[in-house]
Amino acid sequence: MEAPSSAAIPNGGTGVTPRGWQAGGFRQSRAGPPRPQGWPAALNQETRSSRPSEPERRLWVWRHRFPLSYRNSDADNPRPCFWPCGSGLAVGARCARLTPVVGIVSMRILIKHLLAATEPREAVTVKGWVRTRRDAKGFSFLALNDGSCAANVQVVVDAGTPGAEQLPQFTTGASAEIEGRLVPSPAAGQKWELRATRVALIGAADATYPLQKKGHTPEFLRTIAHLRPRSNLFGAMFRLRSRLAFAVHQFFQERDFVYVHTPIITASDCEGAGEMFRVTVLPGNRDEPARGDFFGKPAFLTVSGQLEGETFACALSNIYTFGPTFRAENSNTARHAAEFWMIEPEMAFCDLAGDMDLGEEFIQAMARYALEHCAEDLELFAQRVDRHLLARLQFVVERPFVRVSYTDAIRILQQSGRAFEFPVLYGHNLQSEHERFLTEEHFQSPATVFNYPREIKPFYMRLNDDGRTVTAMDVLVPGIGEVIGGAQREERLEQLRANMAFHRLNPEDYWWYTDLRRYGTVPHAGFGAGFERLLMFLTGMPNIRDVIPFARTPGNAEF
RNA sequence: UCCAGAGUAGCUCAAUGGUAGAGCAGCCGGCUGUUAACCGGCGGGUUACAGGUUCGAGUCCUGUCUCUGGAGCCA
Repeated sequence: MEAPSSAAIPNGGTGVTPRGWQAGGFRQSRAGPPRPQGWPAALNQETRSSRPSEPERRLWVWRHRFPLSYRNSDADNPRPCFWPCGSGLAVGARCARLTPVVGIVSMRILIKHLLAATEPREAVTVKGWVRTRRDAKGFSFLALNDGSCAANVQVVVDAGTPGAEQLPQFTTGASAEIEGRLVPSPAAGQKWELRATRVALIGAADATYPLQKKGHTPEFLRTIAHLRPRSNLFGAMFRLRSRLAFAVHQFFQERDFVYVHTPIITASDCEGAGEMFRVTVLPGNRDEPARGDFFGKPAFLTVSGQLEGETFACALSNIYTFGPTFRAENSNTARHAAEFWMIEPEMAFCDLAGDMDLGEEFIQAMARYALEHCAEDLELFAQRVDRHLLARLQFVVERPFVRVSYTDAIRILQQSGRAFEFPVLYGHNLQSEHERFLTEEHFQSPATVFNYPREIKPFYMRLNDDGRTVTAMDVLVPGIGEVIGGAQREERLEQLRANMAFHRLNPEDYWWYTDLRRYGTVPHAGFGAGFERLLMFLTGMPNIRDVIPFARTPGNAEF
């Protein structure tokens, strides 16, 4: 293993510049990825006499730029990787396309893989950030975390270990590299520990490092959003967010849904769904003159990809979108953000029942995925945030959702004998307290409410035969409220026009949307699911600002 | 935007209108296969900001800012 020194890095900070390599374009572009800590000995000019061959050089660059190309990890048949790139692949991972060319270099292993070991290991390297250090006579304990899992690895450093003279600087928050042997831990608390054979400080963290060993409030951690992923809870949060984003795609791809990238900039407020952010190149962001502006008309950030999604469903049958959505509402609650991610499936040849089926199946699948693939992180949320979390998720996975029409829901609320702050009236939206009563007390389960009065729902929802209600549906979950809102769309041209008139909309603004009904119209349905609300439900986190890496809310766009 | 609450050491919080304190973090020392280790010592403050009442304001009053909870809107 080469010590990670800048001198070993071609074109690196010390000015060692192997000119011959530059001519071949070896110097990475300014926009390229950051250089690794150490370069393979095979490519290090100080440790080899000949310059690397062009294939070697290209291989290295390629591997570094596309670390995902590591595949076929095979724990039973470990083949130490040639590339010490720190890209997150375990020792033993093997590239699908490339065979190691030269040499074997000790490579950094992620702590998650290290702790999953089934037998002791010699000569492993881990890199991470110090959570705590406990000094004993003649040796020290380090708790090291690299974010790959919730658990820390306990490192035992004897006083005589190379690098141990730097131990006083191994304070909470410092980054470090440890080489050592993985051995069974003689003490309770962990299965394995790492007996260090060499330790090196990478970056110190002085006394101003704001994260302590002790717990912090979520409110304080929001003020240091750049550091909070280093805390246990937020590390778990954002690992889980990543996995669930993958689960969303997997869910739809397995069901033959086509992923559609609907526009983020849109030229008209097609849905009337609240305040929009203006997009303009005009100075001062003036409201009026769209003439001379970039698009020649007022442009905004999207509040929904639904209408565009419908056009693709009416061509590719089943589609979904998954992307950022923006609302300029001055909403200041634990459930609202100005920028959030929404999942919007749309299905051709589908009615409201099929829509509800998909929505409920989706929620259940996400809960099941989290339970199966994020168990360690969920355990943390169960301990710290919501001790009923696991039971609730299990319940959601196993039990069918309750379905109730809006009319019946109103009746249930009126007959509950409960004194609500807001009266329960047919023709009004369900208030938060009403939704909470239904899911948390009456049904004690997620519930799908359908067939709402047409007055309180948008124009595109299909009018039922009763002439009073539309085929809308909301999936409500305990603690959060509405997670999914959807509908069967109005596919009848004349009825759609009538709906527009009913809602006082100008049909000319929706000419392309109406065209879908003019040419080969089909019944179709879909819904919008808030990704963050889903995450809140799956983790028990009560505030949307704590499930978004860098939340945007009124008055807050720091970071 | 509306209603309510809060703002004191780096963090979490105390302090009848009368000398601003503790735990953790930091520094120094001790002890220990330790498990947000433990024990002792030390340093640490424009009490959010601006006015006002008072002999005296962290505390009472007014305004501003920020945060939190609830509501509306919704996902």
